[in-house]
Amino acid sequence: MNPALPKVGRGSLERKGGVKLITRDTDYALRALCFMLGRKNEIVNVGDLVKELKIPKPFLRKILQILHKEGVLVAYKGRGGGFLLARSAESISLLGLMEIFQGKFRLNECLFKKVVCPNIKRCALKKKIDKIEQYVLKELRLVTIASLF
Amino acid sequence: MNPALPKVGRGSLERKGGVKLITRDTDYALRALCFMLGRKNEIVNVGDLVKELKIPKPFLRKILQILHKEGVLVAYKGRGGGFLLARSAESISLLGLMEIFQGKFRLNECLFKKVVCPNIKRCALKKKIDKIEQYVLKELRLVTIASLF
DNA sequence: GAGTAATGATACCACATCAGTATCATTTGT
DNA sequence: ACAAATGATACTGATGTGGTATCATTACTC
Repeated sequence: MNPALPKVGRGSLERKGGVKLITRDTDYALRALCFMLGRKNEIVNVGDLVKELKIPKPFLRKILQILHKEGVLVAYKGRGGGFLLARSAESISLLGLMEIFQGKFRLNECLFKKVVCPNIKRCALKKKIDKIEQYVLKELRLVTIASLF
Repeated sequence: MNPALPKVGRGSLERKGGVKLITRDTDYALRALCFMLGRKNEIVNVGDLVKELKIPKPFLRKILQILHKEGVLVAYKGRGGGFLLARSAESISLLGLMEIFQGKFRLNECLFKKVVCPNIKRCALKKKIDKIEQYVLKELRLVTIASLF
């Protein structure tokens, strides 16, 4: 019954990507929108944005199309077309973009959905996580493209 | 040049998983460790934990092996063997577990690594995100298995 | 009306992560 | 010798990430 002691030299060579909150499409969207805010009331097309932001063109196109479908941008087709902000700069937040590109926020969805959480301690945990979540949501809502301009 | 207005009925049917912070292995690890804390100084084996926590046995086994390699648990092989906490309950935090199972924390790694971030506004963004990150890190470090017991 | 320059709509792809499963090897108490 | 535990490793299916590639449609210009 001698304990098998943990190896001391455990370099933790983990090749994980790491915990991240913001994906590239959200990030690109935020930057594109900030740029468009700078060109207020001027139609901007994908080519302009690509020159400025150095984002792969087809990817950025897809992102802008989604922003259009979600009502963040107005789109003009045809020659001389492009995009315009559809809403006020104050109403476009990082949180909103994350919800569009990454889905709803649920930092700690309780893993016992139906089984009824059997562990009292876990609910203490849930309260702590919920508190963190509330803070993060509040702060991310405050990061609007207006606040970054 | 008539604007192609965004469709009004955009139900946003997104089938994304959503933004989450804690993966299952981290969560399972936390629960297993809390349970073992309750059985202080008593060797606990995977079978016991599975009965109590209803986690798939091979998966839980893998998780405990990792916790052992990372120095969180001491392992006893052979008949009557099992695991014991290797460190104080105060030193085992949710943040530590997340780093083991999910990798390092970097909520907003600047996406312009080498290109030199061309956008002043983005750095304003980075400051805001960093502030959030600091708060989250602090809170997650405070969630120890001792604090949940 | 033809050409062209823009977006709209889809489909596809390589790769990584997530959530496990499956096997075989090793150790140890009886 | 046997049984009961962990150790090590490899594999799998589903999903998400970060794009690329095509074809269709619209609209300005000549």
